[in-house]
Amino acid sequence: MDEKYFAQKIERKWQQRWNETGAFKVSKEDSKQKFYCLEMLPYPSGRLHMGHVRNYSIGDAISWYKRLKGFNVIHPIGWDSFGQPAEQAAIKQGVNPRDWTEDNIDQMRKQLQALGIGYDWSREVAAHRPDYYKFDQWFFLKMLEMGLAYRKDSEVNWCPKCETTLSNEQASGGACWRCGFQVEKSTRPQWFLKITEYAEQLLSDMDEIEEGWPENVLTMQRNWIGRSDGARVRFAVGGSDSSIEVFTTRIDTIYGANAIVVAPNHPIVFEFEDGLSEDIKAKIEEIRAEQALPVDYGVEVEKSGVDTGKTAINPFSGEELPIWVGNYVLMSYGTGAVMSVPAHDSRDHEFAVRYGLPIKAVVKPENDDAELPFSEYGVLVDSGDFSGLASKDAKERMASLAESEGFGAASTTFRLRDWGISRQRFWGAPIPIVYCQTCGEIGVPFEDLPVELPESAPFTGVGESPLAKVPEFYETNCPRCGEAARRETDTMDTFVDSCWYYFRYLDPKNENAPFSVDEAAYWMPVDLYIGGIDHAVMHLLYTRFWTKVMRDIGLVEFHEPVTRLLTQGMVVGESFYSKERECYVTADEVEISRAASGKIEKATLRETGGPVRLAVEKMGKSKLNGVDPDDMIAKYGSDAVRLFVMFAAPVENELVWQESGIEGAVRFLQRVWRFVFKWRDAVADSSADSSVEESAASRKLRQKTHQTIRKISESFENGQFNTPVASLMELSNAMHDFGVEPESATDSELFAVKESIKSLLLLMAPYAPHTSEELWAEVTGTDGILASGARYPEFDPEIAKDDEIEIPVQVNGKLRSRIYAAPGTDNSELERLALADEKIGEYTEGKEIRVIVVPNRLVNIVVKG
RNA sequence: GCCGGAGUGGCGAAAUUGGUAUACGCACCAGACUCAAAAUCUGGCGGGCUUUGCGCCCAUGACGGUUCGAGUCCGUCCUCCGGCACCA
Repeated sequence: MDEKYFAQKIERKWQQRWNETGAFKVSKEDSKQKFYCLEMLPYPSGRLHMGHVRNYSIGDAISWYKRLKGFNVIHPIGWDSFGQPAEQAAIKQGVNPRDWTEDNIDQMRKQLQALGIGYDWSREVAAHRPDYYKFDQWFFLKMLEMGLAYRKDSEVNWCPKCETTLSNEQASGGACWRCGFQVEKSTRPQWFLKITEYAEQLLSDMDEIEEGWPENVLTMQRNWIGRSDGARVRFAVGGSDSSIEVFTTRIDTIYGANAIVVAPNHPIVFEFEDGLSEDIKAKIEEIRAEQALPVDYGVEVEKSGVDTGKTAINPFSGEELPIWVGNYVLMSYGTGAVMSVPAHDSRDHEFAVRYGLPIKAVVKPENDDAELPFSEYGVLVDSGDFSGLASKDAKERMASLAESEGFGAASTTFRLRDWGISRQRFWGAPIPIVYCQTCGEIGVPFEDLPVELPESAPFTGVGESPLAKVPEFYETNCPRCGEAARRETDTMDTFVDSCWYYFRYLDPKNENAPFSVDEAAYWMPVDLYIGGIDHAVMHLLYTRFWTKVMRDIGLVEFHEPVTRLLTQGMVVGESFYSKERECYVTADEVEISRAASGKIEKATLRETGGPVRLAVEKMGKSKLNGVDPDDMIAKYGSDAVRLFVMFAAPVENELVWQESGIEGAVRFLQRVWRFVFKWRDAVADSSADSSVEESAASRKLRQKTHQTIRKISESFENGQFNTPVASLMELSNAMHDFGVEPESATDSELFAVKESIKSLLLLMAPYAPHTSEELWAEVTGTDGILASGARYPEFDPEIAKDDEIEIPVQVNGKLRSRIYAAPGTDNSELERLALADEKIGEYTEGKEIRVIVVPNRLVNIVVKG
């Protein structure tokens, strides 16, 4: 073999070999402990980006580690291949979405293979293939049976110009993303999944995953589910049999209510409407229109409303309260009606001030008056029989009074809404429903699945779903009565596909069920899931929901699908903005001058010297700061790219791509390469074992080797993947500083070198598998690490032990000297050594002292006076 | 506004979970090798003082506190990042 490190050559060689031998193929083996390492499946855009590289490098490193530790590691990949971009490509370029998607998958698969990620490719799945989405439909029908899928009228964003529905993102700011036209909300029947039925479980089961999931993700989910405990209270409408129910978390403030405020679409408003004056009706319409606009985030809307002239009776005080329609009350939360308590709620306060409504304080802080609105707990005043009670007690008593009197009860409300899955799109799993004139909505029988997408459809980008323009698709017969009927032409949200894909990996060819119960029982739950924080709520909440449904169907026995979640930070790039040209420029066009310290003093444009602003931003075409993984692999090799990505930052941090950093990774690999080749022959000829007498050099090297093994194992178990690289570099440096030449090495030295090399290669394999495999083959004369069945090295605590450790000696907490002692030296001896120290003597002489000794750690001498 | 998280050299970051702050890498400086460059190797690299004694002082966003001892724990504040946002 060539003694020069040529990454691309060995990488291709090992990728080919892994592929031929099926190195990463696994199957269920009950005798072996399993480890499921999962990365979020990519959308097949056609190009891998650095974020993917980071994601998969992390996953592969952990897979390698666990595999070398003897686990049966499953490490699969697939494609989230339904979704908008394919349909856009069809509209713009006239290509078939299927062909476009398959081509992209082929390209990206090649890229992943060039990175050398160890996937079990035999388990690959893709959402757009009928054998996969058949089971999206299967699950939908199951949920229909269970009453978890239902159809109701719901609002969608609608662009009247493009005649199409838009997602919230596409309608951001109230304008169509394509034509800029004002977006409307229109109502149409859509399919929903009852995730709200599982709200309480989704919340309480978080206890099970608390240890393994990042705090911020759990918090985000908790907020999203938004449990809020309060009470419902019914207010009778004056001069009518009707009533209005409000939800409140502060029933204790009810004596301070000055009005009932309802959403403009509240049923009571429609009941009143005929009797209302034109002015009032017009104002209500205005509020309806305002609420129908997509929410413009970050803009605070001024509260407004109108008095309907009707009144309601406060069941506690008997007071008559005006009924208002308010723009700040939403029909979609709680009961769509609130009791307005301006003294104790900031929104009600704002509303009352604007319209001059009375403000009556009924809760006071323990001592002192508070400024209104005062929304904390306190003691009730002016609240009838409840005056004098603390808020907490009052809440309980008032709720139970309401219940016994029949006008209310304690109640819990969630913010979580049911999941609308209907999309007026082509490139998604068809919703398996048939609409029959006589029988109504009928689920397609299981045996008729999949409901396949047609080969193609008119992709115009306007009007309804393209499927609604394909009669061969929608014209069908009712599965029940056989009469002519029409198929549902909406497809499912792509988030459905990603809810259960990692169960399908376990049994990807199964035609009769989404997956085998046995396979899932062995492999699940996922031991480690790695992906972007952007999926903290949507995907990760949906998939938790799906798992609970699967449990209720009887497919699995656990509640939570993912034991540990790792959210990786973004990969960002340095961008250069020229003020003169008013555009981004490439790094090559920029001249950076540094001060002696290395600090950047100024950045200027090469040709004109004009100033350039440096920024670290998300990579993007327009910013000219994107980095193409293929280019990097071609230039430095995949091992170097992966090593750098792992080393540059802790996984959850943002990672700034810097080419000089990757050069450091290459340098390290080359250093290892050179060292191994320098010693290869000497080491290969030696048969020395550890029993021979050690020299000082070999003792030191063995110690470092074993310490490194210990340290890296600990880091991996703690979920730290950047510091092991530093440890590898330290070991490599120690090898480099060994100070003995192969020609003159003794047996013990050869043994120590061989041990250090073999350990280093195994420890390095998770980061730079190709190089490790190649060098392992060179040193051991085998076919590489995987083929030789090598295991992760074990450390020997005896060898790793320091002969002598440095123990700092402090005086009053300040470092003054150091002493040296064997580890485990007892406290009195350490104290004696410290006090005998010359420098310490200067501080302690003739003083009253107290000595604190921390074994193996330090000695602190407290000198009084 | 509410809820989270984070502030350590010129930069990315370490710190055995309360025990020698700045490991490892990048950048930078100096030297060796070289006709030269690259590569490689050697040394230096938080700031200040310095009688050059590896000696002292100051440094982990700021100010307090607890402790023999605080980057780490507690309190107050400042800054930045992320999420949610009229949620009753």
